[in-house]
Amino acid sequence: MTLYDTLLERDLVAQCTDDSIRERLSESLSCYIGFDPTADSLHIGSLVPVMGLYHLQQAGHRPLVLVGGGTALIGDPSGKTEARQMLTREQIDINAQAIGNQLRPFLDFDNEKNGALLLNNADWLCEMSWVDILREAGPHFSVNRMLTMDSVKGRMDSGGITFLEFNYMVMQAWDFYYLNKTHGCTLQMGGQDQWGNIVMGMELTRRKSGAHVAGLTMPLVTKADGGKFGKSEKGNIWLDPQRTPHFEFYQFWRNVADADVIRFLKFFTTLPMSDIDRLATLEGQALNEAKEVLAHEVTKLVRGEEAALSAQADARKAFGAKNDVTGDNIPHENIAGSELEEGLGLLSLLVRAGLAKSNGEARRLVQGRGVRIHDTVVDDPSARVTSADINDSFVLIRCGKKRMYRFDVQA
RNA sequence: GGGUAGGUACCGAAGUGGCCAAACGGGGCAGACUGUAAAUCUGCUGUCUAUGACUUCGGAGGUUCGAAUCCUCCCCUGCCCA
Repeated sequence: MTLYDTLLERDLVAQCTDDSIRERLSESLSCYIGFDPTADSLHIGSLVPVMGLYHLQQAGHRPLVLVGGGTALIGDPSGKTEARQMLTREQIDINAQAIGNQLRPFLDFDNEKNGALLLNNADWLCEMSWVDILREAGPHFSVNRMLTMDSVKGRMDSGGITFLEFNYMVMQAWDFYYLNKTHGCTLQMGGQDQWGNIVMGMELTRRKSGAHVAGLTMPLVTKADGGKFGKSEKGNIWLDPQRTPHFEFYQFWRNVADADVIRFLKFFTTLPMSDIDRLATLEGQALNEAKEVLAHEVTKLVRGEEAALSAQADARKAFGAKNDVTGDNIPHENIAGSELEEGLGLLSLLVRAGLAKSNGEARRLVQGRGVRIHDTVVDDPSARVTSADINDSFVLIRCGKKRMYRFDVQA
């Protein structure tokens, strides 16, 4: 079974430039996927390409992980309605490093035969001169053609595109050409929004080197209800545990919509298809089992088995019949017993716990009957939390059904 | 460079001297219903020492008892022309 078949059965193929991709993939090759170092961590929006790298290596190909330290200086306009804020060279270098490290659990970098390589396009893009680029790459790009690209058109319709960003695709095309020349890379994969950039790279490579390289895109992850994928009430879900704690990460997957579970199992886990097919027969309430499997598998893959098991155990306790919220994964902090002697305002405690961003928001939440201390609704904004609220040596504040914060009282 | 249309809260978009912390829609959060689901319905959605005060409508000044709304200058964007 080729990589293509693996991707196909997991619905990970959006588009492919090459009808004979199967033949191409029957032999070992080098393939690159690029990641934008616009932050010091990837978020789960990038997880599809990451899985692409994983499957690539599993199928015996060599993954070239390209961190776009050079291209990030420009900013990819694909799929965006406005320009990104410009980042400094230093920040991008730091980010590139961090992202490279983040991919280590997914890939083997030490294997002689098809070990992954971590590359940064700043190494070759940044030293090219303006005139070099114009003469080397310029003649192969038709502006007319470029103007028809979705990434450009999209921006034309929403406020315009600057010359800076207009050049982005030239740089990415150059990467493909460069990697083909230096690493024998013959395939580029990426998200569906990268189609245009990939095609440009193929054409540049063919025109400059005569090599016939190929491209394959993976689907953009959508949610069944049309909402943005990868956001929680707190914002992006990150791969970095510093940014998104294990428990929150686990819960994100545990709470996906019914209509999304099976698709996500295919996308984001390494479970064999036979297991997924079995889970796909579940219906209604029974689908919760599939969600648990999804949450456990993805958390295990990204955060490690220990984190996955512990998050799962605490989630089961907290949301199960036992209603036991003492798990270490439940967001919590210590609070001195003396603080509660005098009593603390409920509103400020909500803010302190991060359950509300401001006193005003906390107030509205309380007035809207969304806040509970332990299991009792409190709708008085002037309420105070005192020693009397301590139960089993902690005070639990709940906000809605799923958000909670535990204050462990220290004697 | 010239002309022209604009810049309003997370986003889209009304408002064009007081009734404006600013309609409406989306998004988000919460409630009901549920299965830690979806759909649906309801409420909330600037900040605070909170029946009041303060900051907000691109920026800086000005007119006025009173400005998102009028005037001046500046910055930014779209479109058209050169």
